[in-house]
Amino acid sequence: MSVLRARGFEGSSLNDLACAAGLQKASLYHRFPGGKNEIAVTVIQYVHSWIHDNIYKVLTDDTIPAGKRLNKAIENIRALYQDGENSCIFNTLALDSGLSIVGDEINKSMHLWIEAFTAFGISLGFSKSKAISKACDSLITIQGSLIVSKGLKNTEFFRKSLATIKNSYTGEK
Amino acid sequence: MSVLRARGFEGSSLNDLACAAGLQKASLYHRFPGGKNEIAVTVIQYVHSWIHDNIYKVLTDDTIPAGKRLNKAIENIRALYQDGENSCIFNTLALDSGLSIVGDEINKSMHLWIEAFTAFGISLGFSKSKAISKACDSLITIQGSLIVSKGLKNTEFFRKSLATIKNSYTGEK
DNA sequence: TTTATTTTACCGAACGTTTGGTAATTTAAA
DNA sequence: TTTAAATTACCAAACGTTCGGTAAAATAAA
Repeated sequence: MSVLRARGFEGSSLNDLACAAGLQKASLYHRFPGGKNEIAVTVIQYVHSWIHDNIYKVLTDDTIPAGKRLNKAIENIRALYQDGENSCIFNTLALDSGLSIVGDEINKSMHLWIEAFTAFGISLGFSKSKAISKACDSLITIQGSLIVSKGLKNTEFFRKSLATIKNSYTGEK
Repeated sequence: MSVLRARGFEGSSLNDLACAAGLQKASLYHRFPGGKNEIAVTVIQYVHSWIHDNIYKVLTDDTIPAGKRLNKAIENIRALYQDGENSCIFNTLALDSGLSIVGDEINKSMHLWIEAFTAFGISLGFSKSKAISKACDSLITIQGSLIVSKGLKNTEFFRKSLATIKNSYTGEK
């Protein structure tokens, strides 16, 4: 996952992937007979499950007060992207050349993200359309700030965007 | 440029690039002796000049009323990204594998974008810090919405973000 | 409990293909 | 006739993938 996220699909050679796994590249075909494609699909399916466990479940767990839920989800997101140092794998795998392979999985994962924040917004009392809009904005802001953080080599943009998202739910006028 | 933007640096083969140029791949070395690297650098230097002509100059041209300037810049941005169908080349070339080659150019181009919108905000009467903040937000929103538009296969996100940017300058409370 | 069999995990070497890049040659322009 | 531009032909290296095979572990049979 770290290799694919940093280098993209075409930029990740099997040697890179094998090296990161501590194996020879031929050994990857034991667990992934489908080769590089299967590795990429597996990785972003893992991301989907990560979002389910660390964002969706957290934001919709009504045994915990809303503020704590949001804080927890935000901290998980911060950890996922290592405070803005990491790229988003949705992005690095979404080039036209690799999109046909993992496009559907990316679609599902983004939907799940939006679903999670929408449900949270509704539980806070926002209208459905307002909740959806805020949820989309959260995804857009994260993605955009990661790119700008990388381009300008300054993770402040990412960290600020986390604060903006939090504030959009807690500090509303 | 269209090839690199769509497929990224590693995903663009010299055959792809030559084909798009209507030449044999060896012919590319006549104009670009530095090979693929030089092509990539040239392309994003072109983007830098595009931003200078179509965003910076437009937004800072004080012979034209501010509202028209903003509309013109927004329309140029819409055209650049083909209403959200195109990826941003800052993004597709910014993978770790290609970053060392074009990282500096991307940095400069992003700065120019922010500089343009900051100058525009100041000319509208915003404080410098507020103007900078708005300028950064415009870049983040564009980048983020392009990714979400592609991931969810729906350009509405991009088009809506253009409206949001416009509104953040004209429709402020 | 020992022996035989199968399965799992992994590796080195090689496969055919594509890669970015070079040299020599032909075509077009000045 | 010289210079510029594009092409054909080619190369070493790297690519993703496959292959034959080994060592260790798990399972079944004796």
